Amino acid sequence: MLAQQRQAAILDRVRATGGVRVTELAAEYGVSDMTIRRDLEALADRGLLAKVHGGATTVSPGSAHEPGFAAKSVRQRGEKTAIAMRAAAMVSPGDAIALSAGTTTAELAQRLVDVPSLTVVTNSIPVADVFYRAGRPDQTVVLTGGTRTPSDALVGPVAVAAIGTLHLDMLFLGVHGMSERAGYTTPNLMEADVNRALVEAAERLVVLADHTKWGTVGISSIVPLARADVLITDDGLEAGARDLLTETVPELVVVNPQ
Amino acid sequence: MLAQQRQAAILDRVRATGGVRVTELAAEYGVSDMTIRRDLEALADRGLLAKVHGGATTVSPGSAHEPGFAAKSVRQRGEKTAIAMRAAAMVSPGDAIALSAGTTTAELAQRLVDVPSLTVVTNSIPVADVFYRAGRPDQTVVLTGGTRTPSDALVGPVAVAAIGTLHLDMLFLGVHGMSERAGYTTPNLMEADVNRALVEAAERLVVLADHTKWGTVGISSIVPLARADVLITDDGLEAGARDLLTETVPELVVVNPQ
DNA sequence: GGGGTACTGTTCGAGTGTGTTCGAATTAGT
DNA sequence: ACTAATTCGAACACACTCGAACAGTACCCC
Repeated sequence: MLAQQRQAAILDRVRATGGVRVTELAAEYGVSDMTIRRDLEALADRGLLAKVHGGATTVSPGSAHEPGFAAKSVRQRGEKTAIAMRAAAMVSPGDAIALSAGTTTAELAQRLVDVPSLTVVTNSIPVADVFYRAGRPDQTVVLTGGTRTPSDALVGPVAVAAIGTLHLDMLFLGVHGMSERAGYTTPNLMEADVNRALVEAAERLVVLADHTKWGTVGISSIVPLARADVLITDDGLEAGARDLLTETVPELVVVNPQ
Repeated sequence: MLAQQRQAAILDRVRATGGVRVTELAAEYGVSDMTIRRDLEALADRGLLAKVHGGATTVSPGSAHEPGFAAKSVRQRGEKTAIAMRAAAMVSPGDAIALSAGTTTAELAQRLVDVPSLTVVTNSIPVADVFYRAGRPDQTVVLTGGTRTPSDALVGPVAVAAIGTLHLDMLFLGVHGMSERAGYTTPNLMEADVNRALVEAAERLVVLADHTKWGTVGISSIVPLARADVLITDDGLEAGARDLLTETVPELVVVNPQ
């Protein structure tokens, strides 16, 4: 068995069961403890799991599918931050806005906790947490209901129905992929439903997507590219894509992560 | 089980139910009392919980500075646990139930994670967390939406509307007070609204209230005493109150925390 | 063949987690 | 208010776990 395969198997196991022991794995794969420790170290270096005495656990307790929240937020920090800061500049005190689930919107939330009298609607528990921890009495945070996905988003008919009763000034939508043909996409069918409901409830749609999202196509389309009022991305975008987006999207904002 | 996992589990439990007992945890995880104490000490050092005589509680929101208060809340655990266990016995596989917010219902949630094919509706983030952490794919957990109260309950029109579309077999309602005149009460007006919506959505109403709740009157009434189909309490109730409840409530269940 | 790289196993001293014992401190009962 | 029952934490012993260092094996490229 290749080291690579073994490490992948270990990672699966950690994600499935929440934790593994070194001695257990060593016996199972017929290798020494030291080898398993080195595997765990390699995986921990990439932020995929957390080493602890005796074995390893998931990096943030409770992430079973698609790259976990904590792990993913390590990547492309610069781009995400720059995009979030630009988006935050579009929000004024007293606005009623919606934030979809995702790492970029969570980053944006961090930058919005100081905006007075904000009303925020979100289907993301981590995003709601950001505001809640800030504890500002003048801000209102509304969680949509629903069932919870592995990435801590709330989805399903309850969420869609809750959103249907609300009307927002602006929606900040974080997406997993965008392409000419499929538009903005996400890997989770239920999440696409909720996002579509958010789009309907909002006056203006602001999409947040760093350049790595271009060409990625999730299983489920949310809305076509042109539906966005504003698209905020970074300057890593190839020239062809940038030209196409300039023509398609009413307002294309390209930030520079410096 | 890894030490790290055990500590994470303990922390979850403290956050969900408000308190834990050393002996309880030792029996549950099959380790010695000393080990649990060391776990609690490690968590307390990181400021994640507060150690008290007999166990630990959440790191106090404000009011718990008087000596004895925190310790008492840990000791009353016996009643809560006994009530929760009795309530858990009323649930069958495949049921669709609702749990209100509160420490007693969080305790009940701990005892329901092993029930197959359960559907649970709740407006409490900690309660939802308990099921989510268990990660059973056959169970469905629906969070109602809404704004968050300091006690991590979701309230407001969004929550009420979400509940209005659902129909449950049974509601387990934790209350803050009960009295002959005011019925079951809670100190939070918005929470009373949500609880009333839950009562409407459920076929049967099961109220959970330890004996210390008798005579306490929160600012807002939920429903009159007689509206409950079952009331589960403990044997600390004074004779007069017990007689009155026996006559008023269709089914009064008195458990013995031994 | 020589040299490099990646992976693995072994050894060993240091570190960590756990159970037990026991005297002190806290709490409960009457 | 006094006594009995819990609970606490310090100290010790033991087993397990860790990581550094060194050495061996396999494979690839030149």
